[in-house]
Amino acid sequence: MLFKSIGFKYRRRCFLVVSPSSFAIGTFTRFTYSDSSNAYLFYTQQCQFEEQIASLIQKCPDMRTLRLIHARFLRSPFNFSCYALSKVLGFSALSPSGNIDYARRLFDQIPNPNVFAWNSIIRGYSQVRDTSNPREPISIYKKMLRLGFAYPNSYTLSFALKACAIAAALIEGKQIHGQVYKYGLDSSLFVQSGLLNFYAKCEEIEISKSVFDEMPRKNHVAWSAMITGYSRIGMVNEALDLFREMQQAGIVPDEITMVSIISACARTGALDLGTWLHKFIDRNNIKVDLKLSTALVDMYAKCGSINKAKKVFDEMSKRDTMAWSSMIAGLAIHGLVEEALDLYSRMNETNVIPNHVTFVGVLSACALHGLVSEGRRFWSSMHVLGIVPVMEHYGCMVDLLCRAGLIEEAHGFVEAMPISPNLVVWRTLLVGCINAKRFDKTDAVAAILLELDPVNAENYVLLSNMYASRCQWEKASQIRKQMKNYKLKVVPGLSSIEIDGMVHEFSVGDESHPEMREIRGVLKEIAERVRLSGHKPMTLSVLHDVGDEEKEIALCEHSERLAIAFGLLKTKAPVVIRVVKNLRVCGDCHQVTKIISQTFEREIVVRDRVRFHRFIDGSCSCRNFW
DNA sequence: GTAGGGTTAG
Repeated sequence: MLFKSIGFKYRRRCFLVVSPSSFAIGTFTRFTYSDSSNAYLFYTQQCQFEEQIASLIQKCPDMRTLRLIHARFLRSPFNFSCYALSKVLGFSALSPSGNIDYARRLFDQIPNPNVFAWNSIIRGYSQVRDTSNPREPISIYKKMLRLGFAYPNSYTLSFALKACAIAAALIEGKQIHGQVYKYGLDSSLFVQSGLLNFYAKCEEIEISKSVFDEMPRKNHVAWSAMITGYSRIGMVNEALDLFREMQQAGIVPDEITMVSIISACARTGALDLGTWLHKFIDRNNIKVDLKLSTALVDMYAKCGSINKAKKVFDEMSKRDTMAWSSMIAGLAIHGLVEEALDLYSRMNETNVIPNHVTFVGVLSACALHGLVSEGRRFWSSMHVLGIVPVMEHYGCMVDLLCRAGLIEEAHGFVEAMPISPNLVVWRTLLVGCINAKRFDKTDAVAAILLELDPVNAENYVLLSNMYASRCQWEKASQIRKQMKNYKLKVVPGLSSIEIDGMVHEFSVGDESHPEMREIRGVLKEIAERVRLSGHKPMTLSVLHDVGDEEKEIALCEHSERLAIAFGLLKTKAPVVIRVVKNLRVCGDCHQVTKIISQTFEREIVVRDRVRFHRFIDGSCSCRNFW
């Protein structure tokens, strides 16, 4: 047979050789892939032709080749077929080298998409992470139901639930929960775990747990999803209990379960448990993949053991963007900003492309250490790299400018944002104004905060504290009254400490701890030693309209002091006392902890909401900048 | 012919 090469060469990957009578039955097209292997497309009968299309797509390396295959297919003499087309659609919607827009155009041309096509496009849109519209897959699912040509199956519902989980679309997800019964798919393990994951992501943890409890068979996916659900909202002891229960139930955890539980340790600062889990991984030969190593780096860094984090990182044979990003962020919260920025340069040298998460780490490193010009430099290099800033980046920049006292610029920056600033950004600006004593701006920003969310407890606490710190007691109490009217609950300051694998949590005025009497004894001892050191309590940190003496008592019972006292009670030097707090450390507690580290000769590490404070012999690693 | 669970500003 004579062939005429049309000399087509697609980026050295794919030659296309077409015979002169290419569309007649019995002729063929040859594809040569990048590994020099050949594939042939024979024009025989439609069903065989479709099979061939399917196997070609299985090997397809990129969109360019896919377009080529698609073009061949369209120009073939065969009928329009949903099967082959949904293969093409599947690749462009789902493959890492696919293209969701191409998939969408293709999908829109299918007159009667079958359930596979619907599933591909729904799942494809859920995989697109940086989309401007996370609800797109949900609307496609709704359209599928509306048109009624294809019925959803268990795959459809799993994918739709995943989309609802990503978009935190509670109402739509609940509707799908109803449809699960309507279509008789409630016995599918995939649908069940999809539901449980969806409720967990929407922070409806109780519903999530009831779905979990009702599952007749629970596999390791269900356990992991439930553990992650608890961990994400800070119910870490529940997450840890579940991990123990899982083992009792004889379910073998895999690397994903380990990521879930280790990230729970990272959140709560449970170093001992995290270390134990690391050994557990080795003992049970659990595969340590890139993500698990990254979770370990993150855990060691967030639990205060930066050297172990470095060790895990150094021993990694392969590092992706997230691994580098975690290490950079870890160094930054430990005050090792030079090392963090050096590591960023090293990352660039190794040709790993930084992403938006990397820049969250780098920018927050600059903000935490007051490096304004470096921060600005990273901000512009981010744009050069084509990374579109998201809310977190704006948050970092506002924080950076505010900490440097550049309030005007920070304010201008917020007002010029192309996306509308969220509560966190406005609160960062407000805190910046308060710290810089720019009270001319605070009222306007406060008004915006209240307008944006009139029922947000955190806003009210911030405002009430702001007025109290300026001794504007009337305004402060007005805010408190408003809070009561709305029945808003204050987020209490919580500090936790891990002793013998148990996480103990303390809050102001909480008497429920069984060893409270002994803790009081230690607190008394602390107060005495602090008094002898000549420290004057900074009563401004207690912002209630009460007498100084009461303020002093309230200060002594800040949650971190209770946790530190408990640590002194239960451990002996040289064990480091490690405390994790959900809010920022107040000025007085910071000073007092320094004194404790000196007079009790103990190293104390406090992780607050944003960074670590390592207190040794009367001084702190943050150099009083926080 | 297709699945489900894994980190990120204040």
